[in-house]
Amino acid sequence: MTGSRAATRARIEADIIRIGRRQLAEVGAAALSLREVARELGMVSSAVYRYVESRDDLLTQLIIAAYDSLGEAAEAASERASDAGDLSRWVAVGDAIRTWALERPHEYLLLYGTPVPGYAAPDDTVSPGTRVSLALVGVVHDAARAGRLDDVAPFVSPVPAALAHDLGELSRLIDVDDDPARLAAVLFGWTQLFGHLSFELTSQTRGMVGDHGEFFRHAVTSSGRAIGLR
Amino acid sequence: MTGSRAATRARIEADIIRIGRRQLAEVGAAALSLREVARELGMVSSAVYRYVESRDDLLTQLIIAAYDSLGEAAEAASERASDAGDLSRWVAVGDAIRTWALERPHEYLLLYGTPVPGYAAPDDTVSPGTRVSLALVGVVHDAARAGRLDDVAPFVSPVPAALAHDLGELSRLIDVDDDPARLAAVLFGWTQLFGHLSFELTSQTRGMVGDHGEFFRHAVTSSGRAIGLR
DNA sequence: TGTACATCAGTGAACGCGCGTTCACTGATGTAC
DNA sequence: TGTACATCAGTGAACGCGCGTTCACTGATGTAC
Repeated sequence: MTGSRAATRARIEADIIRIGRRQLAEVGAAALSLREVARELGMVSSAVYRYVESRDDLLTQLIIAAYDSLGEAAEAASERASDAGDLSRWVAVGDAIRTWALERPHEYLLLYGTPVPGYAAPDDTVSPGTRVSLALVGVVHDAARAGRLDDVAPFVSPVPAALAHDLGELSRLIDVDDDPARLAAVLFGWTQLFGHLSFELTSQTRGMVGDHGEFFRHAVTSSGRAIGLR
Repeated sequence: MTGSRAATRARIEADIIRIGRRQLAEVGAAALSLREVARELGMVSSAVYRYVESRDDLLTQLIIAAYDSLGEAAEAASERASDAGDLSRWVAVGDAIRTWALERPHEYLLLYGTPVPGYAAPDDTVSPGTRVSLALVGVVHDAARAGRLDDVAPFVSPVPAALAHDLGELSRLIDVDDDPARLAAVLFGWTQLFGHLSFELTSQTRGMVGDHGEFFRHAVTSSGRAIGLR
């Protein structure tokens, strides 16, 4: 009476992810426990092995789910702000990332923090991870295609030759502008954004910064300006 | 015949820190184990309680030791480069921080990564943590006092009023220049530096950046220029 | 200089905990004819 | 539509692991007189 076997299975699989995320939120990735998942599912511990291959398998699924959720949040913000100026749009995406992170710090740290001891992320994990970055870069891409970019800030020049060469990958994503200084500025903005978040989430800035939202927004605005967004 | 009681005790206390750091290096903070420390010490597990109050106590000592070691490395680099230009000196300190981090990634992540589950860092931990930051800021401080600062890059302006107000703490450290834009630029450089390192250590940049050293050095150079160092 | 006592270092056994994973099993749900 | 068989979901017991921490103890090192 609980529906067809396939439907029940799908429901339970979704439940497991949901419970896993809740556990992540409460105790963090290192303390994620299959036995606890089973308990919350109302099953005996061995039963969850019908749904999940191992603890590492569950972690992988959770990482993918988290990347997707974050990527979606970023993309949605980008779309919502597609009529605003490029700089506001850049900030909007950054803000969405921050909001997502603050709502689930442990999930953020699962993606961008210390690797979980004894766990090696498989390759399935890489492609969902690029979604956020693509959302950010997409803003620059659109601005470049529309010819709305100001000059890149002079302080990133000159870009050392070896580095300029390395920027090829990113150049394919932005697609229009392949000025190495611009590419470097985008990369800097990107690392700075996540650097800020990691600092905020691990309280490194305690005592130094009062209003983290204001600080973050200003940092992202500044990096956007340096890139040449307006 | 192993020396006076006090000397033996001092030696074993130092051994414990040394073993703890090695364990950190090999398995990370989450897997740090008092029983394993005892084993390597050639003692029975309960014996280490003569030297250490608890696992958390050992973690705290290790954190303090790591902060001190990192702070020392940064200060030494700053001193070594005190005759170079301000910008080179800034980069030298950044490079020293990176070198330290790459040599002991787990220790770096203990300080700047995901908080260890179930462990709350006590206050003894805060003051040694500021040493690195002071070394970095000191470079700007010296340049400011000597009147060798260029204009701060325009892209950080205008600084929102609420944020400008928050920067008071940092202003006391830099001491000479209290232009909010400059303070913001320093703060950005600081978070960007650690953001880069965290990305590098957790392999977030894989595929995107080839030569991380080059990338890092350019990023730090750029942030230094933005601050107005030359 | 020698003795009596106090402090300290290290032992060994134990408590209680939670974990991931395997395995043989029962009973229910689905499928083929 | 009914029956025979195969698949699947969940059970319960068990294995083996390592952990932090406590406690009563023995024997060695230091201290006071």
